[in-house]
Amino acid sequence: MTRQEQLLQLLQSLGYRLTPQRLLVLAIVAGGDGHMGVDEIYRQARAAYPYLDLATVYRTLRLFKQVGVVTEVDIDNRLHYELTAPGEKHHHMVCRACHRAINLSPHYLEEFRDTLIREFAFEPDIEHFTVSGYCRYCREMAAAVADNAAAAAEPANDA
Amino acid sequence: MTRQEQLLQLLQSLGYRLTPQRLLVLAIVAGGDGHMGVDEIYRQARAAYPYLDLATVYRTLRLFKQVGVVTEVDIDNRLHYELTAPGEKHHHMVCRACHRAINLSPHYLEEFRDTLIREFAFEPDIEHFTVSGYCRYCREMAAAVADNAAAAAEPANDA
DNA sequence: TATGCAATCGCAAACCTTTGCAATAACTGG
DNA sequence: CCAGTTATTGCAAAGGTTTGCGATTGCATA
Repeated sequence: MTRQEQLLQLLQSLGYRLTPQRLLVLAIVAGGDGHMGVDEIYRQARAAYPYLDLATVYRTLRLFKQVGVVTEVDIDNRLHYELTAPGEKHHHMVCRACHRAINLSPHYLEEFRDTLIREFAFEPDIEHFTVSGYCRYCREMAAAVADNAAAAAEPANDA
Repeated sequence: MTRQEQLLQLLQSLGYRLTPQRLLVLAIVAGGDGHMGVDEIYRQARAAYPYLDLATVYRTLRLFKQVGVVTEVDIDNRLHYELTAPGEKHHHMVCRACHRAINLSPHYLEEFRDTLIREFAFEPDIEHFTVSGYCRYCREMAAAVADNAAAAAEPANDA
């Protein structure tokens, strides 16, 4: 049984219906490499099934996310989705400059999570999580542009 | 000199113009208690100055945020703003159930931040930061409801 | 296989937010 | 105090995303 079939069974076992639209969207997200924008998913889906509506794509992806089939990533104010790899969950660091998304192991958030629960009885909902910031490469580029004017910048020594 | 006047001078010193619209929006945010939704800010502003446009409110708030005058909080997919207290910066925990926002000291994020920089050379941009989750009270309420089995089933929300 | 109900769909309109553009107004320097 | 420069405004339209609703469809039952 393929992974897609597994996921479809999961949906069905939760009482959701298996519609052609859902099969299609799942196949496309599964076939894509990494995060796909909604527009790209929609375009590919429409090529195969022209009657499909954008709203259905959004609803389907929201359902998939809720069930844990896909992971939602907000990149530059646009939603992107990728298939959730079982047992390989990860968070994302998204660069504000180049918009690249870098994976981040859940390990790095567990401590933070535990602290919030312990100290505030607040249970953070971080099945998935995105941090914005500036990645290594964009920072290096910016630093090169700024040149050594201010000095004091400690040069990174690892590759 | 009042705090508002200080902030206006800050804007001016950065080369921004002091327009009646900006004064008005600042006064309203400063006068509000805690986070205010854009719609509420707009409504109050309009009462005083009916020609004001919503786009101007958005632009003004974005500017204020960029300059550090206000803090932006995303509550249930709507933007909210509060005056940034100098030297009292804090993050927010927003409850998915009751939508209350609880303050969180920056201290709790510093370690996380340091780790990302050290291990990934990724500089997280967390001047302000929001975690979603479930607050103490909503968790207790949910627990109480669960205890009473499904006796008094009162659906609060759904997808 | 036929039937019925609820989940899901497509469509259109709404939602909140951002943007392009010409007109206006705040600041500068004379 | 006036005119020039440029930031900022109001307006309208677009952006991506969500929602209401009647029509359709999947699925369970018989």
